[in-house]
Amino acid sequence: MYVRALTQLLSEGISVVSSRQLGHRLQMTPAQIRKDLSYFGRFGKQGRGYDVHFLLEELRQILGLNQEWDACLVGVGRLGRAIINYPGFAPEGFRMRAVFDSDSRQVGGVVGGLRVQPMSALSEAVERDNITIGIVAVPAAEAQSVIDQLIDSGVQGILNYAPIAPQVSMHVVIRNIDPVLALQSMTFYLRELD
Amino acid sequence: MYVRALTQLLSEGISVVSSRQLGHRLQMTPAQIRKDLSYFGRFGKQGRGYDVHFLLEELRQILGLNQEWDACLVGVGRLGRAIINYPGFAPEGFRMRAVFDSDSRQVGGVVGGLRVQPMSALSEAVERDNITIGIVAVPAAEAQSVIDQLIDSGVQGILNYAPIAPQVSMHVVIRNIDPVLALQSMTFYLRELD
DNA sequence: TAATGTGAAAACCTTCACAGCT
DNA sequence: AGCTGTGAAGGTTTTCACATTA
Repeated sequence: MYVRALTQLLSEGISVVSSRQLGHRLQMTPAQIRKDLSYFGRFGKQGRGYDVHFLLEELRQILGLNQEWDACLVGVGRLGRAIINYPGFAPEGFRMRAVFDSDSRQVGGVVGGLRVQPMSALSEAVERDNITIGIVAVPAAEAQSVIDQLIDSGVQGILNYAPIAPQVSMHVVIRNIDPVLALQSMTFYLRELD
Repeated sequence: MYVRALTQLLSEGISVVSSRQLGHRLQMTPAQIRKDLSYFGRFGKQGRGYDVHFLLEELRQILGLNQEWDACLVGVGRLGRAIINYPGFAPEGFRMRAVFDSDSRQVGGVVGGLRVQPMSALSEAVERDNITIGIVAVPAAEAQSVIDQLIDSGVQGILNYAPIAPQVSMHVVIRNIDPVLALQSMTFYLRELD
């Protein structure tokens, strides 16, 4: 979120920002901003604030955003195709290197310039292409099994689009994209506004 | 997440669950489960656990998931069309009642059975169709303005797909769907595994 | 003057541990 | 015997407030 906000500030031509201003953008208190940043270093100048360009580069370095990350996708149904064709990943350094599907009718087809491979080719591809991130776009019923296969193949991070609560061991990093859950976690508060 | 897990348990024919078992599914401690649930009531039976069907219905009631929620969508580009055609919302009680676009070339077209309306029709439609939730699928540059218009029109919740850090007043509930942010919040931990 | 960085305080959240119920 | 519900303890996060520096 900091990287987002700082990138936007830079594009607006703002070169110095205080914790107060940055907090306003991110809906956070100035104290929270300063504590967060102080955990990683002393990036600010007293009386002045933070140099936007400098802080942005520091954070990008800390987060590992200055390198390329190789990902693969499992599931080339409607959702999977939308993800493959989404133009937002590449500019941020996330490259789709391979796509897989357990449906043999999909295997061999071409989606977004990549040939769809069978699940049996997963392990080899992960190793060969240095793939660290697996993206899951299969139906809920298959998702846990696919996640297990990805992890067995050596993937270290999972971006899961299936509407389930996946179980993964602690050393695997997982993030869920779940619009229905987002809506369901919202209605409680809407209800109370009646 | 509880609703998800309980629904799955029910479909597996499991009718009673302990905090230990539920915790295992959700990767949480038994104590956490019990504390969470105790905040809303006393749903369990000592020595036995929780009746899955009963607890599920109670939670659905508390969260407001036993009613229909009316939503509208702004932005019928590639992403917007994918959202409209996503079959996961309706079964959970979220109905897409109207769609809008600021591009006059899109207005009048039909997407997913709904006629695309101009932004000028937003306020009236929100009121007429009782729309409480606005879904934002426009480019980043337009997103904050669209969010503001939705809120001005009386929408109480926002599901935002644009890759920005939106600013909304406290009484509006907002959830962001942001796969790039999810990946960027993951790389820090992958980096450390080297 | 204006803002950071940071110990200390306050607030919040999670876990423990056990009385009490089935 | 088995498990809940819950005060109390323990731990973590956020906020305060101020010495310090540009």
